Amino acid sequence: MAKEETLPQPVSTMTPAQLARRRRLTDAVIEMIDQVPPDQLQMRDVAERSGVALGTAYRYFSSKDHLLAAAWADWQRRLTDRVRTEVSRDQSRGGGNSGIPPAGVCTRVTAFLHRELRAFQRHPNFARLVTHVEGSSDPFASEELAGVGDNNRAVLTALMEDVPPDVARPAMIALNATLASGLGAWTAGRLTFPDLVRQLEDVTRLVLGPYENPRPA
Amino acid sequence: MAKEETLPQPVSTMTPAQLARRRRLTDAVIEMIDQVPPDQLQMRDVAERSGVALGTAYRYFSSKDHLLAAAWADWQRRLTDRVRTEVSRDQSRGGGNSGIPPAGVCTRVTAFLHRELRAFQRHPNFARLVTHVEGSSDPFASEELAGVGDNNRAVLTALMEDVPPDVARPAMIALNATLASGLGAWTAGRLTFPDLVRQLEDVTRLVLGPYENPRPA
DNA sequence: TACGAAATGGAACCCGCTTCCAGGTAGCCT
DNA sequence: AGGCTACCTGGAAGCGGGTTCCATTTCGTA
Repeated sequence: MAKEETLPQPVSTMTPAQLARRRRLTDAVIEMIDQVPPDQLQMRDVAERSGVALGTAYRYFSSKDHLLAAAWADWQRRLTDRVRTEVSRDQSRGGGNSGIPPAGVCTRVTAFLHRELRAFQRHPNFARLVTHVEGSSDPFASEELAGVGDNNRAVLTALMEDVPPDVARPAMIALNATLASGLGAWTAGRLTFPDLVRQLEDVTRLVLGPYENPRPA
Repeated sequence: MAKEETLPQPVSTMTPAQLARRRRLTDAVIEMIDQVPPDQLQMRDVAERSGVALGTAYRYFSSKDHLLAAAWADWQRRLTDRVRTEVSRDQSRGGGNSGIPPAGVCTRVTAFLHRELRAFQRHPNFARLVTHVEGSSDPFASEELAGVGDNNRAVLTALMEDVPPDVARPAMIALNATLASGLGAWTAGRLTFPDLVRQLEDVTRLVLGPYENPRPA
């Protein structure tokens, strides 16, 4: 009798089959977005591709933006995790007793950003997706944004272990903002990719340069 | 006979009456946007309010986004210019021989940003307009963006006269990005206004702190 | 097996940007 | 002045795509 159909079912109360359906939707977006920019991606096509009925899609996501945001969050998390492990592997490779001193914060962060940038270069539509989602006013999309933000912050904080929090926090903010805004400018053609890379390097050096030497005794 | 109606007439080739019409359109947007967020603003209403026929509007602007971008650029320029003069007035007030030393770069820039932020706080829909325009893919909108970017850069460069360009340039980039991204987060409800202010202060101090003392001999 | 909830396929709704058209109007050249 | 041309107006479609609805089928469970 009660039909609180207002908001999408919370993820936690979903049956496995439903979670699978939900995931098929986000996966379809991730697959398709490489070919088609977010604003040209149509709900009809996503539904068809994922094998989920269009009407059903709207039981899982409040709007197209919500779906896009969820897909993006998923992709972004995977990317960040992958890059994080790569960077920390590179870290430990030279860190043992090989004589090579462990890289400084600045180098480490730059390496991290470079890898993320490479991913975006290979998949420009994901960069477009970032700006699209950030511009969305759907509250559910905002939630996803917040979640990814937390994740990113955690990763960067880990990379900046040697840096005092008073510096690390604003540094993170500045870097995230520069990245987001740079991706937007790049995809819109207001910035070349090399310039984007350079900007991030410069900003990184500016905010983290003084801490490059690990643990200055 | 020839009907190259593809792009809007360039501003430079317009008669005064046409420039007036064009301005009436952007002015109408500026007046209305305070009440209605950009995505709810309708071309029909803008046309009606400005007294320009809808079809004619499209002879001046390639799309809604283009019109929004132009209006935004106009507002932003006015704001920046106003704030710039205010700040430089405050500068000279204490700079003559009043015994008060001229404020350092960091303080100056912070003052500038505070004033801009205040304007956005009073007119949240203009903040939304910023993110909307930045997310637009209309190339004409991008042009406007680039123009405003140049303007902003010029103003900030002037404020940072004491800072070596190697620092000033990335500092500017970081600040602009932090501002843009912060405005987006604020209007989306992911950030409170005080937090937004704080973030900008922190980043400013981080990137310009070392240069706070004017001309360290 | 029977029942209710959820999914399906597809059509239909809706709304706002954009375009098109049939008159007017204003400048401009001769 | 007369007329030509380019531009403007008001309004009516065109159109695309997100969103919603519904009759029917499927699925999970008691």
